[in-house]
Amino acid sequence: MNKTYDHQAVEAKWQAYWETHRTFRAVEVPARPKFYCLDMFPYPSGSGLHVGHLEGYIATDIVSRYKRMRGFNVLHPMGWDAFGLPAEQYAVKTGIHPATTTADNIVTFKSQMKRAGLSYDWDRELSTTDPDYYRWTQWIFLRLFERGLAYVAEVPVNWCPALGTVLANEEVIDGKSEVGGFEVLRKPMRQWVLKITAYADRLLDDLKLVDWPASTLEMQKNWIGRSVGAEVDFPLAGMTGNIRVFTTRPDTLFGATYMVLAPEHPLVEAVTTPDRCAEVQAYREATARKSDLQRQDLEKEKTGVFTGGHAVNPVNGERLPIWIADYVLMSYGTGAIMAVPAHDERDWAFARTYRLPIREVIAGGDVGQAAFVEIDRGTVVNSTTPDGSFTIDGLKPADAIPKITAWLESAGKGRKTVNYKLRDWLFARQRYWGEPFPILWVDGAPRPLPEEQLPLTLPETTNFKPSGTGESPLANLTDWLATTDPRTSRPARRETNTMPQWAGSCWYYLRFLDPRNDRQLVDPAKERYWMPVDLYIGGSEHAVLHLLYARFWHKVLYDIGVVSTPEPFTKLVHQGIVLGEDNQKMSKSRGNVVNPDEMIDRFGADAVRLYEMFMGPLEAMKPWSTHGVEGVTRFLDRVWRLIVDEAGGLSRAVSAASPSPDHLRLLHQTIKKVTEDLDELRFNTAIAQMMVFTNEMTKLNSRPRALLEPFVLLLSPFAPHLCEELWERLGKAPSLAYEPWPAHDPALVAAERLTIPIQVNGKLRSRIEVPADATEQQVVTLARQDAKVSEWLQGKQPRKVIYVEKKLVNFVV
RNA sequence: GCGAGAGUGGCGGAACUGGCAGACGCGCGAGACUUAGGAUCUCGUGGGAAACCGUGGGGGUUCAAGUCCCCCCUCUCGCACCA
Repeated sequence: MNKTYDHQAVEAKWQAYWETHRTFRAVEVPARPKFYCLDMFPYPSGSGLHVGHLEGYIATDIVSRYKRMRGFNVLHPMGWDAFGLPAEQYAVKTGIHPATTTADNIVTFKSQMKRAGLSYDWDRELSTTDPDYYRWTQWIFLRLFERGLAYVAEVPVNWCPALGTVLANEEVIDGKSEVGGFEVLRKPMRQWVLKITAYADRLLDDLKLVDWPASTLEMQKNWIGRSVGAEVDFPLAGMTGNIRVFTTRPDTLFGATYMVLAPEHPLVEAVTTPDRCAEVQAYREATARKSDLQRQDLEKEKTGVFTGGHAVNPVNGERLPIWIADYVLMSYGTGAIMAVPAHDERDWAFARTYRLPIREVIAGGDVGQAAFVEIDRGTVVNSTTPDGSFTIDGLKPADAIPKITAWLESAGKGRKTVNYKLRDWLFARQRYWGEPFPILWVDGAPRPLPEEQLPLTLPETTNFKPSGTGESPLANLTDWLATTDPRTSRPARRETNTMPQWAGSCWYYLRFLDPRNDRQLVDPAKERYWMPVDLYIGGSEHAVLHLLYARFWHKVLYDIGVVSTPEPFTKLVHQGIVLGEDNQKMSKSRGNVVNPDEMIDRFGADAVRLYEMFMGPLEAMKPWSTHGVEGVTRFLDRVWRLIVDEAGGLSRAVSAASPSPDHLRLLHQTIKKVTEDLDELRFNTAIAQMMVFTNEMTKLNSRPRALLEPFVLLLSPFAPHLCEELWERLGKAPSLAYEPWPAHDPALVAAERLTIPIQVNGKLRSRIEVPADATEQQVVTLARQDAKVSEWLQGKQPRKVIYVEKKLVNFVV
């Protein structure tokens, strides 16, 4: 390695410079255009930062540095999503307070980030575990509570005896806990739940307002799962009452041949006849014992039992047998369906198994072979009421749906309904290391804590073990637990649940705008200046939950006037996963984990930054290659030697001479390419262009400053330490962080001579050089005169000549 | 199964609205300078002896297809009985 460039010394020097000069501090300047560039803040784990985290952080850092040079007032903050289970589990094992573990981990993370040269405004650093921060998390919760968006419910939850806590659905994978892989059981428990479903339509509609990856938009849409259909009431036969079903296919109502209730449906007992009772009871018990995983196993045969009861089809008066089956879920729609086996795959499979009738009401398929489910094809048949007063026969299913829905509504038999897959958000954890709820229980009812009493801080303790009853460790702290209601002075018990980790990450991007404000969550003027986030980069694992929850809170804050934009994150990008050198997912067990500290020690932060961006497109999954880091290290060394000689002084090749037109053109092409690529986050191709430029400069004995100086600026967002050093050695005042970004001159980008490929019958046969302003006729004439071309033409007159301006000539013979 | 995205040299990857496929880097080969080279520099590097052939496979449109259309295969991600 070249001895003259000492990355250790240079990087330490400039990191110290930036720190003492607070180079990257952001201050509101109303007249200046702003750019809010945000990373998804990390959970500070014990294992430190890995190269995958860094990829996203480097990308936002390059953009931030670039935007500063483009004259934007850039806000680029970092903080810590520091509540969470790992620190608590560690505390249970060791007795070390989670706050201690967290503080230690934050020190590690922060020093790693500084070593990578990330240009954060550390004055705005925050942690979700800081009472001055979670005071406002609690404040937001009180607003949710006031508006009826936070309520208490007995919910069957995922109780994990081994962890002594309840897990959210997203923390349970294949029936085991995500952390630790322990068994998870269903158990009803009193829970706080947030009414995110009240915002389902807005969360769906406002996806139109954001510039996000198509896959993420798609996932959010699917997660919300809006589906428009109809609720229809089927009167019970021989008793009073209805079975209400939800269907998206009311056009197939005449094809219903049986009904199915979810096994947990409250009407099951009422409709079951005495002779079927034993069998029904057995099936219900078997279902209850099944895990969700077993119930969702699609491969298995559908099962169910007949209840003996019947319902009446409201459109034709037919008696339909009522079954129970676990393919109908209590948690969706009404927990009951009308089964139309001819036009629904699940009903078709079930009807086959139990030999139930299959009646075609949409002609166009062969319902003996498979369910015919299309709505754009086919014709409705056999769908006229017995008295002939209403029919949808002859219509396309898509046209029949609104017609029959309107008719049901007018006849009082049903109504148009919208259903969502989205469930309300289970917002309580039985843990210590989370935000306490600002809630008191007085006479069995929840009361909000007065705002002046915020923050309600976590009580100190040394015992982090779960209470064992399902309540959090807070339930053991009786001194803290028992209090009095400040309004009525009656005895009160504090809420023992804490908030889930998502809570703090739902609004942290707002606190960065005004992190030390002790009167407000955020100053409205600051909020209006900085919001929305212009670029948000983070992993696609947060494509649904974090981003949906944050959008939900943001909309609530919008409704109460705390924020001024309907959506928080304008543009979102997910960095791809960095695989190990063996093309496998990095994991300790495979031994292919790349340690960023080690890489920075060996090659320097600039080389690691540049390599991570050079690997390939930001969003793509791609393997690490240490050889690749060596390659970019060579590039940086070459850049260094353009300007610095072997002895460490300014190279004598650096000159005040005017650049040649060719070199000036290359510079302007490079400015154009790097600028455009940065605007589109195409870092890899920007770096390639700078390599081309450097390779040309290396060849020169005299290297004009007019070429080198703009180039150092172009490279500086990628390799800031090296470029700051070179900038200083070129005799410029530090720092270059706010130097104006070079602009390209379009007149200088264009070449005065062009190489035009000449094809004969579409195959490349020759190339000719022409002046850039040559006319079509001149080019074609020159092409025809070319020796190789005339050989291929053999004097024949081309049947056709294709000329593409400045691009190519093709002779068709 | 459904939805989304992707298949280009030995490898990572370039290629704007159809217009020179393989930029740039790795690796590999040759040479130079060197006591030495895992340093540096220069040159070469898709396949084939060649005509030619080459962007997952097969058709098609076009003067011209990695790019557009149809069919198929493979991989990645997400959802998974949502009525």
